[in-house]
Amino acid sequence: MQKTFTIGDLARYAAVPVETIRYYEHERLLRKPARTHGNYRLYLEADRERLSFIRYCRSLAMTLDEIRQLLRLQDAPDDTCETVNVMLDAHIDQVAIRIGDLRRLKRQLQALRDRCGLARTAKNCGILSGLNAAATLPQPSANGGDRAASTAARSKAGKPRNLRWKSSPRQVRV
Amino acid sequence: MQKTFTIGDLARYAAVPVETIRYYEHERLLRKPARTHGNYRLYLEADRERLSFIRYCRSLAMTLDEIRQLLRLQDAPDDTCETVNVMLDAHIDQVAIRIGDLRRLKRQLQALRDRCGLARTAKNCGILSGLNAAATLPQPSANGGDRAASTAARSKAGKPRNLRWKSSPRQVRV
DNA sequence: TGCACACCCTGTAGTAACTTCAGGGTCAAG
DNA sequence: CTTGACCCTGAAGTTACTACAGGGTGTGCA
Repeated sequence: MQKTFTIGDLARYAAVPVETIRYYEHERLLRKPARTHGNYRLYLEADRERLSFIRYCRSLAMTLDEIRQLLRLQDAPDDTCETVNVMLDAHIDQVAIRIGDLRRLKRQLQALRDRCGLARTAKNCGILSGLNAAATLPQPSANGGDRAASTAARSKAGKPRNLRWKSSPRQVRV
Repeated sequence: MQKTFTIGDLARYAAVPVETIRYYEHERLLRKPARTHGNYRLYLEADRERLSFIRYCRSLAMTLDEIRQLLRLQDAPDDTCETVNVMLDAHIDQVAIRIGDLRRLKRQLQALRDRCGLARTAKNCGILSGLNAAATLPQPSANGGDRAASTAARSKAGKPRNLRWKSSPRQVRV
């Protein structure tokens, strides 16, 4: 007699809301489970393992698409695993780039922070005036749009780095 | 005679789509401008400056809420600027935390990558088996939910770090 | 004057990875 | 039977945009 789990069991096991599990089912990361007579989902050990896998990959900041690929490979053990290598390499590169972005950002923020000494009001605020000064430095021409040879400050003002991991394709990628 | 700008002028100046400008107006970061007879938006130099400010703050990965606060302060020059300090400090802390997260993540990914030597198929894939092994290590009890003294691996499997910057309040914050 | 093209408008919907809400059903214990 | 915990589906919201649909405006040229 195989052990079964309700969605609540699974959720507690993986420390996620039940909604997330339903979401993963909707997104086809998890299979549609059997149901009880009362229409409750009935999960097996394999489902539990699969959810753990997904959560761990999420903890590695992989997108659901990436995880889908990995799951597909797991379900096809005789396929080549070159895909995994390529994906992981790209992933590692992205993390490295992002680390660099954040370091530069931190330095910028710290420089800005250091401008605020004894000021008490907004009109004397070194940070606000610093933000204003930086915002006005890059005066691109009205016919802008060409990214060539832009200053770093202008580049930043015009293209905020997307700090959300693996943003949607519409978001600006660095 | 003051110089005026269309939305397209502003968009070119700030190197953003016109949609983003309309979005900022909708989000009350930019004021509703006057209109032409043909219902075109008519912007002034001050609007242009405000947009630059917003974009620069975005480049510093500030949320729109944070930027709203700063803009409110700018519009009230006699208010205290302590808010700015506090906000920037918190922001810097967040960036530092995120850098740490990403460095740990990179190490993890690299360790995982190093497992893949000569394997050619998914069933022999060091990475996949590594992911599986890690996913099954943290076996929390079915009555989980308590975060106390969790292992690092379990913590990661159960609470993926949100790598989106300043995620929505619903997303898990580290 | 008419046409073509670039630009403008509003409203709607989509993106990623969730999360919340509404409204209702099921299950088990007292 | 009641109560409370848990389950269900579908829809909508979060953040910061971005794209699309369908229509209007402005300008230059033939």
